[in-house]
Amino acid sequence: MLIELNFKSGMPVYLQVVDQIRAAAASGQLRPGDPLSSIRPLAMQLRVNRNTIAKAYAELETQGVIETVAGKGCFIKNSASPFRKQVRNQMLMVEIDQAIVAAHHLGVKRGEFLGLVNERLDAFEERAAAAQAKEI
Amino acid sequence: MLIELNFKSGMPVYLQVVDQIRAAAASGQLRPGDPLSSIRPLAMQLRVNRNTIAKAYAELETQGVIETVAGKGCFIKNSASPFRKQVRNQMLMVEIDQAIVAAHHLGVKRGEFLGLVNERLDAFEERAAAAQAKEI
Amino acid sequence: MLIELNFKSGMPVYLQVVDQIRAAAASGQLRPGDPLSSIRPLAMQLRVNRNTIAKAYAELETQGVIETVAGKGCFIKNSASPFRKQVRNQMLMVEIDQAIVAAHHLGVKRGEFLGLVNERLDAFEERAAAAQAKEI
Amino acid sequence: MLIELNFKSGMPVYLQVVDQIRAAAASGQLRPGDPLSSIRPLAMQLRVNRNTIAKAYAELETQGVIETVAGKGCFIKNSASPFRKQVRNQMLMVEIDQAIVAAHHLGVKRGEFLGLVNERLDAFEERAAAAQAKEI
DNA sequence: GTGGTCTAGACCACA
DNA sequence: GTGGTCTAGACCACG
Repeated sequence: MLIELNFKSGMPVYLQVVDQIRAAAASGQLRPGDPLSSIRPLAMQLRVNRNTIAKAYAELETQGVIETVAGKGCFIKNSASPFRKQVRNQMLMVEIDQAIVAAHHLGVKRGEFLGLVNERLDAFEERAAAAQAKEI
Repeated sequence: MLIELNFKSGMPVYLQVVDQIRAAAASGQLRPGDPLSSIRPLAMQLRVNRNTIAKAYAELETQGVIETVAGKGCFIKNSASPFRKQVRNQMLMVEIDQAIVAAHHLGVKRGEFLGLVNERLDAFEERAAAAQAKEI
Repeated sequence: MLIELNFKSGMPVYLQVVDQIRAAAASGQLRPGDPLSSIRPLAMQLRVNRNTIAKAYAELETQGVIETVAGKGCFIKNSASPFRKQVRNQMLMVEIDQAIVAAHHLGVKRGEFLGLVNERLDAFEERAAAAQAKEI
Repeated sequence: MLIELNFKSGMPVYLQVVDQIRAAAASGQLRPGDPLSSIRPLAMQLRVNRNTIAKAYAELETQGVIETVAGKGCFIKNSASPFRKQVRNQMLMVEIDQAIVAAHHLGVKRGEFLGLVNERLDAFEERAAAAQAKEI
């Protein structure tokens, strides 16, 4: 489970964690029964206070996305309704549009923008691979 | 200029205003010289405090999106980003990364993601062209 | 860090704070990484509202002079102006013009003015060197 | 009498006018009995509301710097104490130091800075000459 | 403890 | 009427 935070967006960190885990669960990226990283290692990895992760997990539990078993950890619950492809794309398009608007304001043209997107995809995949290697 | 607020998202209200006006300016829905709603009426309409809108407009001014003239009002500026290319790309990468992370958690693969990006670029350019056509 | 306010000058208090901290950072009196006084104590010491200092610090952050970490504090940044050369010169010209206008009204001629500018540059560089020496 | 305004400094425009006229009077640039520009032309020249100039002149009168003769205009009063050279230079140094600090933050080096100063002096002298030509 | 956001309301500068 | 500044005080996010 790879989570990335943006400390400057104004969006609370714990909500960013909630959103990303919920999205992963809803899209089938995480399946019912899958264990989540425990609080302390995740907090260390994200360089965030433990309370922040605890709050995110608490929020996810009240939302019914995960379930915590004392002494064992947190697990994905049976998700009622994974997103349909159309819904997923709509959520994604919101994010993409924001990047496009920023590019326009910064005077970045389509070609340069697409170059940057590919560059960031490469960087992301590298990070993801590194994270997975560490887990194994 | 229609603005919609989501008071439950955790995203600061003033940033929601900033984003929506930036998007409108980027797409050509608002054009250089166009006046923005005045602070007080907009605050009343959105049922937020006057200072919240003032903060949003101040932020837009420092970003170089609008120009405010005390006693007269706020106007869309000729967009020319005052930042260096390096800084510009850094700002943009933050936005792009957010979209990539969302794609990852939604289980959208690289190819599909790039397809969506191109689709949204097309849509954006179409909206911008339509707005320009209206001007003529 | 000693800050002095003049409540009668008509210059906004938050801008006075900005100027004085900028000057301290520029002269080396405050060095990259140095923490600034926290908002609340500084506000109490200067007998102004907390929001006034917060606004000053926010302005300093957008100018790239300091960096604020929520929950930890504000710190002097490695100064690297994020602006384009053209914009930079424009900002600087405003400051220079103010000095020139003052010289004009005080009846100071070009030669004498340039002499003073060089004198102040020497003095500034000396202060900066002294501050750096202290560091070692 | 050449006056230059900075609409972005945060300092009230009418106070900028007051300061510049007071400096000119105190330095001997304007002598007792000299007439000031009347309100309307000055307001037009500075692209400012007439009320703003009227307020500046009123302030100058209460400060005892000028005297208004109904139907005739405003004139410099006998100034009690023109600034001594040392005092004058001190006032000027404050302005110069501000420009130097700004240059430092913007990463402008001494040579480039001095070049800009000379450039602005040229520009100023040109404006001053043009203004004088118009008056004649 | 830190900084950030928002509200409510006052006063100022300017057109 | 416009936007700008400041105050006072509340609550939130985070360490």
